Amino acid sequence: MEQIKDTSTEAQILQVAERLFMERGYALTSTVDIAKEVGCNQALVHYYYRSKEKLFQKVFDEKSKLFIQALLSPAPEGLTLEEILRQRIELHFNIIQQSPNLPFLVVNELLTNPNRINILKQNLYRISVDAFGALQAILDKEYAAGKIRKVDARQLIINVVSLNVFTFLSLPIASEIFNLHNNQTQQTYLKERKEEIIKTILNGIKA
Amino acid sequence: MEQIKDTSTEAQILQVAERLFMERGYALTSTVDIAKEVGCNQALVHYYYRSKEKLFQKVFDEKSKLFIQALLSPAPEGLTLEEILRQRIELHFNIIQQSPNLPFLVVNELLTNPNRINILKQNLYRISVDAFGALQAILDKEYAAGKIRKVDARQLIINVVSLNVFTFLSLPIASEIFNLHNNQTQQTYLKERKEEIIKTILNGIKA
DNA sequence: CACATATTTAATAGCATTATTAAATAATCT
DNA sequence: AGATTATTTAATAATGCTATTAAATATGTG
Repeated sequence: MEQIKDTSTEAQILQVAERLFMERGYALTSTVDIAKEVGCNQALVHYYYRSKEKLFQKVFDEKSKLFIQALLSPAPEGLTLEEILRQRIELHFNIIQQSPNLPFLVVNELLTNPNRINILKQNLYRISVDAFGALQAILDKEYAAGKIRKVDARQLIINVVSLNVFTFLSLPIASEIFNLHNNQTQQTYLKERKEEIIKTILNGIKA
Repeated sequence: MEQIKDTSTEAQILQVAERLFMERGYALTSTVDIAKEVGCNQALVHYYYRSKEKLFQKVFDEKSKLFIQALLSPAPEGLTLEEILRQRIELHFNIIQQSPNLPFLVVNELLTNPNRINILKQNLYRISVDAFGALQAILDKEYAAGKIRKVDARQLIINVVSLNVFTFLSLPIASEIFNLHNNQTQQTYLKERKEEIIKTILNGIKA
């Protein structure tokens, strides 16, 4: 169980691979490209990770875990539904913002290689059952108290993911249409978008 | 200006290319694959469409027009805001349902080749200005009448597109998690989803 | 140091892909 | 039919990719 330094070639390959896979997807990233950016021989990529496919799966697995945890990690106690949702939406939004290409990658790879679903499925399944159940209990209680309409936890979560993810999927297009070419205007846009998503979700479940 | 028959090799190539590009994206579709499915020589693909890139652009241009029109075609007169939205959401949802891989294609190609944005941009820009303006006018009037909260037309449209598109982007995953393996359960899921989206959007803009 | 192990490189096999060319065949027209 | 144009094919050049191998270099260990 050695501590692998960030500067080791092995780690560098993984880092570069991560970045390139995220930027261009699987098919358009070659092991030659990866080696070139790392500054090592192309055979090294295979020496450490055996095949391009295995290397990709490692990246994809880690990234999809991150993505899912952001969404379904256990909710903190003692908060109102509104507080929970507001906090959860914001957290999820922010984590996607830190890896804005991740939704592209997931979508891209689900298209080109449907087998990748299995990785996602495994990572998702463990967490999802509990998470859905916990949220549904809260929603049912609020509904019984007449505070919200009848809401299915699964639908609600899909709504949140939809709105958050699509913000970044559509960002390149939005940048063109709404002229978000400098960093400042783009940040403003994202902040507005986040607020709008929270409003829409919270309002959307009202009685 | 000849009428090209559907059965001509030229048209067949385009049709097969359309399907394969939609299913697998640009990188994973080869001109050899296309020719093989059509049942012709691979050189013919180039004879008619010069290069794989030109062929793809033709497909992408047509498809993205379809996608945008579904969303921003002129709104019918004499309806309440709620009726307009309900109708528009449903139309958009249904059109995506008819080409469920289209969102994949768009997202996929935006990732792997950012230049493709230019095609989208051109097709989008013409329609979008008018469409946003018209919707915003209606929203402002309803807000003035105290019927809804202050709503930005652009944000509202993005919300609709997000929820609709993501339903199909996430369908492969949803199928796994929610066990939608036969056609019947999947149809039911999509119908529920559509209703949920309408509820969320309509509720989401309430005062 | 001497030996073993880990890392790295150069070379290359094997395959798939895009695109071009020249030649063959089919269709059209006078 | 004979000439002209359109369609189609086979062959292949040029390129790039993954993966493997054997050899070279570096690193660690007794």
